[in-house]
Order: sequence, then C-alpha cells, then structure tokens
Amino acid sequence: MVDIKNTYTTEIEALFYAYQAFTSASDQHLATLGLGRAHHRILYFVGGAPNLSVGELLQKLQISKQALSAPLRQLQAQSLVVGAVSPEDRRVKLLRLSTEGERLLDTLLGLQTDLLERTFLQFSAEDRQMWLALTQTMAGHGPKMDNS
Amino acid sequence: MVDIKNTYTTEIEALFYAYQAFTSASDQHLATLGLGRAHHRILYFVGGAPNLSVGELLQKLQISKQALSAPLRQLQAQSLVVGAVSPEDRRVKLLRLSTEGERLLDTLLGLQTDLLERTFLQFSAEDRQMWLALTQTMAGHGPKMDNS
DNA sequence: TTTTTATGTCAACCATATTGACATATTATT
DNA sequence: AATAATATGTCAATATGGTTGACATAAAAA
Repeated sequence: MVDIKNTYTTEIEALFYAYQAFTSASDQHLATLGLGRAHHRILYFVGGAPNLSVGELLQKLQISKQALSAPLRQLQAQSLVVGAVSPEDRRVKLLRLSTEGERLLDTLLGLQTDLLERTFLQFSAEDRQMWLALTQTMAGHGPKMDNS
Repeated sequence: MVDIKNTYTTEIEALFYAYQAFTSASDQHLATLGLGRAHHRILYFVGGAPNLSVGELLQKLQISKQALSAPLRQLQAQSLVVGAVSPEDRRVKLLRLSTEGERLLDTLLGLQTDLLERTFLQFSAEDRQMWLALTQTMAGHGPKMDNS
C-alpha cells in the first residue's frame, strides 16, 4: 500500500508529527487562557514588529479584516495588545504588545524553544545547522508570498 | 524584541513556513475536489491500513465519531472510500479505498513527495538522513499518544 | 468639495471540531 | 430467552476560525 507506492512516507510522517509536537505545548497553554492560534499569530507578528498598523498586520496574517476583528478585539480587551492612533496619519492605528502581552509571547516562544532545545541537545552543532538549512530550503519551495 | 529575547526564532519560523509549504500543494488540490484536510487524513489512514474499522480509524484520527461522520459520508458518496460489513462481526464496518481513492491518495502523497524531493536534491544523502533523524526526534518529544 | 484610504462592524455562510442524547443492529453475558 | 454491552450512526446545539458582501466613519489626498 502506501509504503510500497511512495518513497517518502517516513519523511512525511516525521514532519507531520514533528509539527504536531511543535504546536501542541503552546496550543495547550493558549487554551488555558481562552485563546487560540489566531491570537498566537497576532501576538507573534505584533511582537516582532511593534507599531505595526492594522493593515500591515493583515498583510502578514493573510486573512480578511473580518477574521482579524474578533481575536484582535479580545487581545485588546485583555490588554495584551494596545493600539494607538498614529501621529503621522490619524486614520492609522499602531499596534504593540503590552508588558503582559510580551510576557505571554515570551512564554509561548519558550515552549517552542524548549522542544527545539531538547531535540538539538541530541545532535551536533553541524547537524543543527544542516537541519535549519534544509528546513529553510523547504520553506522556500512554498506558496509564493506577496511581500510587495 | 522577539529576536533579542529568543535564540530559536529562525528555527521556529523555518519550521512554520516549511510546514506551510508542505501542506499547501495538497490543500490546493483537495480544494478543487471540494475536499479538505479532514478527508486527506481519512484517505491517508484508510490507505495505510485497509480493512480498518470505523472505531480503529477514530482512534487514529483522535476525533469524535460525529466529526468523522460528515467527511467519511462524503468520501463514501464519492466512492473514494468503500465500507463492507465485517464477516467476523456484523456490527463492524471495514473501510478501504476504492481504486479511485487510491489514485487520489497517490496524487496527494506525490505532491508532498515533490516538495521533499526538490528540497533533498540540494543536499547530500547524509544531510537527508540527519534531517529525518532530527525531525523524528522532535516528533518523539510530542504529546503522548494513546497507542494502546 | 469630492474621493480615496484605513479601520471597523453587521450579516450570512462554510469547514471542522466539540458534547450530549438517542436509535439500531449485533454480539456477549447472565 | 432476556439483558447488557458494543459498534455504528444521526440529530441538535455550540465553538473557532475562516470567507464575502455591504455599509459606516474619520481622516487624508485630490
């Protein structure tokens, strides 16, 4: 069956379960706060580029503004994300993380980091570099993104 | 910001975008058939273990029978999956792929294989082995599964 | 003054999941 | 033979995370 017809079944399964491992810890932690992956992605992009406008965030997330609305409103209601009117253009709202929001993002990144660290511990620095290079190459073969 | 506080941002991003690349081609192909990832996982598990019972499939998928119901019914309606009463226990329904279902699964696996092949082409056989070993180790650090 | 832009909200819809309740057929137990 | 347990299936209500379309408002640009 599958194993006979396809040479890469092992790699496909490894990647599937590795990604599950990669997301499960943060997913669980988010769930205890009543948050999901949508909130995680917002925290990630806003944390990585403070004073991001709503429009810029939408471009990064590649979702509709209606889809962003609910989770962003929640994050603002919980004071994890704060928005301020841009001094340059009063139509624009600039988003950044509150101290609490940064702390949560750190926790989430820490959970993912823990997995990577535990994994890399069993391999050499060269192996780690190779893994990253190969994974980045794979990412580069992905769907074309509009980073215009 | 994030880059300062966390050493593994590069690896985290690489894995995120690699997984996106990994799933996008098959997701797109499934969409043209009016199917989604739920159907893909059913095809994958039934294809990998023909004459699987509904209960066994549920254990592998780790979802509720209500969540399985709709996509499985669709696959049966499209004659991609066929079910037959077990000769040993007439309560049990054994699932397998039709020829058409196997063809679709092959196509989907082929799309994922293409990405892996294109990626591995740029690396040595040792690098590929390393990547697999590391990715499998990472998968092993995932959430404990009930394979009782 | 008019138009464009940035944001935001309402409504309807879809996909994928959940839990609870219940029905049916079949097998196992008492 | 009657009863209990098992395997499947369905109905309803709910949640999350998306979609499109329509429309409102404030501010900047034409």
